[in-house]
Amino acid sequence: MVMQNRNNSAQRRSSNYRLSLVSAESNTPDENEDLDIPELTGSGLQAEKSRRLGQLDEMRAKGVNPYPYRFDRTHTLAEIRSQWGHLEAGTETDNEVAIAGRIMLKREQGKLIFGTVRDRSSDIQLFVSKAVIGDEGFADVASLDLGDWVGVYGNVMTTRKGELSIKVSRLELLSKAVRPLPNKWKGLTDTDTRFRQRYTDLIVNEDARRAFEVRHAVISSFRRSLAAKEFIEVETPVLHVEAGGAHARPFLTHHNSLDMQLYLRIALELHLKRLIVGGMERVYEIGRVFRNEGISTRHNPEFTMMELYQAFGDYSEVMAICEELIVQAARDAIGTTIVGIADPAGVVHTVDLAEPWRRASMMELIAEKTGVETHPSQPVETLRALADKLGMRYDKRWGSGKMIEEIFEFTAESSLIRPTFVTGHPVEISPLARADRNDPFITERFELFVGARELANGYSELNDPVEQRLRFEEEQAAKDAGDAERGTVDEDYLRALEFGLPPTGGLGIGMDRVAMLLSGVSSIKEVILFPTLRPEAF
RNA sequence: GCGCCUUUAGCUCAGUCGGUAGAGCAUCGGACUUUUAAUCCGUUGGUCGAGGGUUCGAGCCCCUCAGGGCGCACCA
Repeated sequence: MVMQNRNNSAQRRSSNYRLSLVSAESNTPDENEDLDIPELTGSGLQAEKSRRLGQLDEMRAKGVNPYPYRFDRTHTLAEIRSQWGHLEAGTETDNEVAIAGRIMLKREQGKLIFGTVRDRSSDIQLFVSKAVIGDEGFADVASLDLGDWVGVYGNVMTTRKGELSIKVSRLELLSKAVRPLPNKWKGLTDTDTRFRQRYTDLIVNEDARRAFEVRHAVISSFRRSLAAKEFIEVETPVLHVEAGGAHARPFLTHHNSLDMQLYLRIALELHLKRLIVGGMERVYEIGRVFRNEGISTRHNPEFTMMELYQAFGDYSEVMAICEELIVQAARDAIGTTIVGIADPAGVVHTVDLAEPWRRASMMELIAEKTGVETHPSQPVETLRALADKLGMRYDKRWGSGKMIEEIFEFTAESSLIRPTFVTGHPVEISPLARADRNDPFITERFELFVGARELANGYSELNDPVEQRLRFEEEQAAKDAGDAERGTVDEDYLRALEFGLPPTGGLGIGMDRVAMLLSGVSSIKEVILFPTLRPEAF
């Protein structure tokens, strides 16, 4: 492992240094071997940390707390910019402000120091003159390191070249960065370090910050849109006795006092539909779900799903809601509905999400690609023959419905770049969806594909308890036959259906993937603050 | 799980034919009162992810292991 082995001894020495400051005598005997006296001279990371820690000691010796408890700012940096952003070059004002942020750049120039401070909203230049701040204050500013948090008092001004600045009258260290920042030009590019040390990534990489701003804007947009449609946000259990609502391998955990196994949820569906039975009519949940499967640019073991259920609606109604939610989220998060979408070859296509989205059935799409008409009513042998012709591998346990889905994925999925609602999912692969009113072999179901990725899934909900039991039993049979991802018979859910689920449309949207789409990133790790990684060995 | 790529200073990266490591940023010292990734001069710092092997000699070649990336598999 790169980081940990390289840093092992340095980090051990570092923590020892801190220990020795606090209570050197607390070292236990068998730690003593490692706890030799730290090097306070020399170079490299350890020397740099020692130097900075030494500054803190000097401050304490002068009676200054290097970690003060609070700082009351008068303005954020964006507020400064909006209020004084139009000052002409060479203007000095009497406006005294107090701002706070992190030192990102520093330019020393004789008896002047220019610095760049950044807060969450923006950044601004500090103009530090020895004549204004005094010799001691000037020396304190000179000793600041990139990465230090500071509170600054001063007057708003512009320089001769027009740069909006704070003419610093007093500066207070709010927290010391004992560890140096990455390269100020290139930032941090090593993906391993970026994801493990997301804090460092966020400090230095503007793109990283932006992706999470987009993510937040998407989620808050969804909440606003759904509130406007009178949906109620609910929270249902993460710990499930049965992991239902999707085909996926679950994580297993254990509750001690109940002494029972529990699963982390793989979907929100079954609990939310119980609430529709209860009469809540329009509910949604934005929550983490967990699937014990591979990690890729499109998959993280824990991810965020939004599911909504609307009584008295069907799949076409939630399809419209799906489109509306995502288009509005684009407007709210990035201010435009025009996005670049990369295809699997990496070619970026410019797409206006506001244009109506295509709707096409799996069978239509297969026919477009192969010229062969398929249907789940066909004997499985017919579909196997097609798969053989296509050079596609398949499992002998798959029925005609599963074969059609697999053929669709093999032939057509990768070409679905523009938003496309794929419909016509066979009953076999849709145990919770209602059969199509015109074709008993398929369901009233859709999946949304954008950029060859599945973003959403919805259907007219199966509400006939008798048929639902039969579907569950088929799932259970497949699971018993060795297919670990298939479902079980959820008796409590069936009981709920027996009280009557009204006609209902349901929708699930992968929020991470929507955030990916709108922030223009190609890996799900870019929109998950702390993606799942193997543990780092310290 | 499989394949390919990758791991060199705190960060970003070079490193030729195998001859025991270089640069930029950061650090430290010096100059500079309007800089803008400031500039200029000087300075410190790494044993090359880990372990093993081949060789007179390995950052470089071979093997094993580990982390990461991409692809495949998996993943309605």
